[in-house]
Amino acid sequence: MPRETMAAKRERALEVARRMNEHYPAAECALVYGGDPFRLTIAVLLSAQTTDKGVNKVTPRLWERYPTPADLASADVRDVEDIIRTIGFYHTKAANVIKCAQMVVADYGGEIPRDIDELQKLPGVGRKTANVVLNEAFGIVEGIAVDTHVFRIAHRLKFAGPSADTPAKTETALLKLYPRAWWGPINHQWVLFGRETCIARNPKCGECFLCDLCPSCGKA
DNA sequence: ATCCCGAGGG
DNA sequence: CCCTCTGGAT
Repeated sequence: MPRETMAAKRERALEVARRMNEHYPAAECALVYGGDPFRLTIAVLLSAQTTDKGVNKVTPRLWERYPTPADLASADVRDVEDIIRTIGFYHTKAANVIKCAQMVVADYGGEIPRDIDELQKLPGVGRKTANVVLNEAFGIVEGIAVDTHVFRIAHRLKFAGPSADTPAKTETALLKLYPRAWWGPINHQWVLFGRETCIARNPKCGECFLCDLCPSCGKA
């Protein structure tokens, strides 16, 4: 196979993006947070390593029992643990959720900061979670949140080469490949795609809508 | 039974 | 780089 030119790669990348749009039209956040940035932050934090479904099962009771950041800031850890017990990492997350509420109240006047560095000062909020919150709650697109889904997909599509062996290098490759207008949709859609089709092991190439565009397609 | 794979800490 | 925290998916 001849080496793909940059122009050809860019065209392939844009076709990938178009098909993602068709497949995940106007992707809305699956988490239940009532449009409240604080609740969104907590919900995204809780959703790490678990399903949105599992998170949506516990957050309504959390909002009911602790309606405001101030309420959550003074919560008993054991009460919060009881509420979120059915999701992964609940012990760590219960402590983080309360600390987040305390910091939001004490340092940010009860409002989630609209700044990626400030967001990442909240316990349990890393770069990925911060990007999701900025994008979802405020429509701010700082970059592309490279979690393991995006990392895996970028490498399978050969949009990131073997030397792009870190999330940061992979993000750089994607930012160069895609115009800024696509960054937000990528943040949204690739995670869905990575969860249901381009899964880590035994990817479902047989039912994949990108197979003809993918150098790694197994056509299984 | 093993892998998943975000954040934080060593 | 290494490891831990957990329920869920496979």
